[in-house]
Amino acid sequence: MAPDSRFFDEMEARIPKGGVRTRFAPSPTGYMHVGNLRTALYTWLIARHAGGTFILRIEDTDQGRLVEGATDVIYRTMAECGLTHDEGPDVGGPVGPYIQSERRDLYGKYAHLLVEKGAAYYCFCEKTESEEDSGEWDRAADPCRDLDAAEVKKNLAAGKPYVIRQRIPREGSTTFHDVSFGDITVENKTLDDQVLLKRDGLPTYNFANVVDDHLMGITHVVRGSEYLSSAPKYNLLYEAFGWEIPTYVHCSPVMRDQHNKMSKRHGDPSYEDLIAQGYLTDAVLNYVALLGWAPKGELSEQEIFSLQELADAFDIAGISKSPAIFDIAKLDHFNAVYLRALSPENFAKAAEPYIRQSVKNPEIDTAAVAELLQARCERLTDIPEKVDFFDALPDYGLELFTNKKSKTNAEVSKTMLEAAIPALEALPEWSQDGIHDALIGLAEKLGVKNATLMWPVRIAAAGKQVTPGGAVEICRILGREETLRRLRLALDRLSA
RNA sequence: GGCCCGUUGGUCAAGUGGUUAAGACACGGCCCUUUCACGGCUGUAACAUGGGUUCGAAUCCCGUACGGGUCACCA
Repeated sequence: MAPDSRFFDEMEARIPKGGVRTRFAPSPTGYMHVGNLRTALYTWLIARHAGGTFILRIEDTDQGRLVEGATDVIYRTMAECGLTHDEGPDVGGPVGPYIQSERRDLYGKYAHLLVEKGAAYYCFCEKTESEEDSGEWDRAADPCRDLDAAEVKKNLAAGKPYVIRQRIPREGSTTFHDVSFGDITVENKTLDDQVLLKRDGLPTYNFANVVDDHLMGITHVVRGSEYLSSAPKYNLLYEAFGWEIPTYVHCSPVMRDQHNKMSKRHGDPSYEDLIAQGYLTDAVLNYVALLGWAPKGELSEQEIFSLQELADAFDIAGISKSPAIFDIAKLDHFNAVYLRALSPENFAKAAEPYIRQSVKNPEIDTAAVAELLQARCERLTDIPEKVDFFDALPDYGLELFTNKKSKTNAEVSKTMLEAAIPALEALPEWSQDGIHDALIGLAEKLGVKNATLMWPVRIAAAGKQVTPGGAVEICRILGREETLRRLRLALDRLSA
């Protein structure tokens, strides 16, 4: 039962030396929420910025919380976002396995090593749930902490179940350093003898992450600020093993409001939800990157960053200490910027399914509709509602014909349509320029401002006050027959 | 409650002892215009609070308030 020192030496020998190595280590308990995504992004950026190595590790030591398919969500999201990993369960690497449940034996060995070193001890206590809940359990007074060797041996021989706890010094204080929070010192007496190895033989997160981060050669440990208060205990562990302490980068949470983190429970969107809601991956990444991080110096006014630009610009010093509230309105803005930056072809491709949701008529040219839409939508899911009138003329009220700025009302509109219909009928060719020139020419002939003629034509053609594109574009896309049918219909109604 | 951390406009934020305290989103106005958008211009709006230190403090120190985290055989 004496740990084999050769084993430990071999493990040490595998650790890559030199260069930045970071890891994203999610537990497969569900979906990828925004805070997770941001942590993954920052972790990736730190590695890429330094030309280092990015590792994916799956932390599945809590057998009770595993969720079917959750790892696939992680792989899929990372791939979709372009957060490629250099080492991981699927691609392998020098310090695998990369799934904690497959490293089970290893944690036991290291836990026992710690017992040998006197930095941990067997605890045979049976703790009941009521004791736990009532807070009656006095960890500082755990009798097992001072059990003598013979007693321990006896219990072990008797097959008594046990956990291994960390032996925290009762005196003194521990200081650790975080890149954004600086030096933090706590009194050791405020730290509890946390469980390292559970009754089921699997490690707790608190132990596994220290062992794995070391054995995988992680140089920068990036994680949520909820681990800030455990960090002193991790330092004590590193010190007990004689291992080098990594650089800590703790990130404050992404909040839904002043008081709550983003959470599925509150109905906050996960990455997948956002995509389903019509947001572009690049826009989400760009926005999320800036939620809690800002570029320094001359770049401090730049907001639009590609993933590569982020990697170039990313600087740990720019990570904010305070929590940031997720503002969907600002994401809308980023998404609109990315939508507009798309080539017309790519936008049309992305928009097509949304256009077809409400426009079934095959005669309608979706590419032409997309062209009108590109500067006018913030989310792809806004599209169906904007273009539904191409398919079916809405049931609209005649008051739409009244518009002060265009100097139109029902009566004026009637006159305009009476003139516009024959002008359009006479058109030899149904084209953008043809329709445009005919209507502009007609307005001039009638001695009215363009808007006075265009307004009623647009309303009659669309049956809607707000439309993507103006009268000319709408008529063109609608086609001669349908346009004239709608204009005549409007004229009839205005004449009644 | 103990311990730890945080606090610049409604939101994201720049700022590291001397600035008219950036910029972006949102909001208002104006211009452009064939509606709405886009684009351009412009406006409202902030250093939580009280004490220090200093010639000078958003920046340094202490207290207070408020907020967050943590105190699991969860991560």
